[in-house]
Amino acid sequence: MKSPSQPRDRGIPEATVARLPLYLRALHGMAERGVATVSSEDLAVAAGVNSAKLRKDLSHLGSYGTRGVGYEVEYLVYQISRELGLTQDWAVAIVGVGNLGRALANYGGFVSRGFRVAALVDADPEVVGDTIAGLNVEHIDELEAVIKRRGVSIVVLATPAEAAQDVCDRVIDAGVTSILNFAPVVLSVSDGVDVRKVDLSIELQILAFHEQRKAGGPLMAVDGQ
Amino acid sequence: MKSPSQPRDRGIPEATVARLPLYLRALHGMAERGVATVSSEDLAVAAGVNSAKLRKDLSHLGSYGTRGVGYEVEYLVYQISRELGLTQDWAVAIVGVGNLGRALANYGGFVSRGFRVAALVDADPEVVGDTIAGLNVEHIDELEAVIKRRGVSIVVLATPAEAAQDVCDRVIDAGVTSILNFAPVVLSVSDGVDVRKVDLSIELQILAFHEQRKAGGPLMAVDGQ
DNA sequence: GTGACTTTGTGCATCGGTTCACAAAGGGAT
DNA sequence: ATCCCTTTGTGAACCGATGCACAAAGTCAC
Repeated sequence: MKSPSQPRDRGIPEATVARLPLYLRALHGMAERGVATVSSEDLAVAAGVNSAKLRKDLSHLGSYGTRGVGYEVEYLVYQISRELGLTQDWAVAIVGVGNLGRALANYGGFVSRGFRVAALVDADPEVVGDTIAGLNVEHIDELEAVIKRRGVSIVVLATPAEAAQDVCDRVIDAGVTSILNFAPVVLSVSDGVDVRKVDLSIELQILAFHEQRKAGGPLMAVDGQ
Repeated sequence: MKSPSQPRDRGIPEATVARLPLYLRALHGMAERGVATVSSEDLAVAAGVNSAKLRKDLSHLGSYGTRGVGYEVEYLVYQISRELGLTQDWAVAIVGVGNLGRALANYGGFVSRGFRVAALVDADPEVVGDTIAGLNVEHIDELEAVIKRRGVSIVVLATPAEAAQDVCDRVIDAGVTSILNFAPVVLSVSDGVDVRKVDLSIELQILAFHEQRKAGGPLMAVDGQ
């Protein structure tokens, strides 16, 4: 039998998790502008979602609002940050320091809160030893050692497609269970490993699909909409 | 009379559209390896999805398989390409030629099929006039003119967050209705404009959430209430 | 041609997520 | 304290997507 009195439902829907960062960003902006409290309606507009959805999302974290008033910005920032695990520091390694990897290393935005680029790794001897964004690029042979030495728990894969699965296997062997994959391949991983994929090509193709349809489609099928 | 291969239902589910590029990539790989036909099961494995889902997805395009045999690779490549609008050439403009914009301009992968980087635009006088990936960087003042001159129909936004909404408004005014946004802001656009968002920071935060949970985070927090 | 075998295409149950709509809860004014 | 007004938190209907399971449709061997 399980205890029925667990106050917080730890099973937060995936769709909600994906929106929390959005709310967090909007809240940060409000905090900077000195806003003290915000209604679900206003926050929803800022985050580009429906207010009922926002309230339901937040209700999964707990009851942090005040009826008739709204949510206290600072408090909500803290609660969401905590829920997302941003109150601790995450060491991120970027593997593959080509155009994209370099851009990611230099991209200040994503390091801002909670995340820290702790290592750069590449296979190309031309690049190994270079300093990029203040970090020494290390050789792929050192991959496992670097991961352990720096306490890396999240790996960003920015390698060519061919190398991605191999690097993926190795970082998982080294204990990493969170991977952000920019390589255009479907990674196969064991259970318990989270992979998120960012694929520019796919995004463009989805846009093209809709664009084509707007332009009249392959058949010039004109349907009411 | 029969009209077998005409996809009757032009309303292809969004979830299906998002997977078609995945199938297409797997099929291209197979075509290169000389595979002539493929079963839904094999293709599903290659694309990392369930085979029933794959069949249902493909059935939205029409009845392009042969029972007892599978799908002809070349034919399916063509049909999916056509559906996605990849049989035509899309001119893409990248606005914002910082680290990321530069990486995108040089990233061969996404130009491969159907897409062509037709223009680079930036506001920084230091960058304007430079040649990147064989293209001249043009000034943001020329934005509308460039879009029209080059027939740009898809814009990639790689500007700082502050500039994104402004550029977005301008490209929409210039007739663009498909935008791929890398800036960490929620763009507000009128109906009929498609915006897709790629946000590194959000992806990392989602990973951190799950990582924290794996690490045993759920239990200890006992707050009063 | 016939029968055995393979694989598609889809009906159906199910599930997760979204949206509506409203009772409950709180603040502020008088 | 009481009433009114605002806003939350959530029950319930709804909607799209998923996955099972199987009949229909085809191939292949003989």
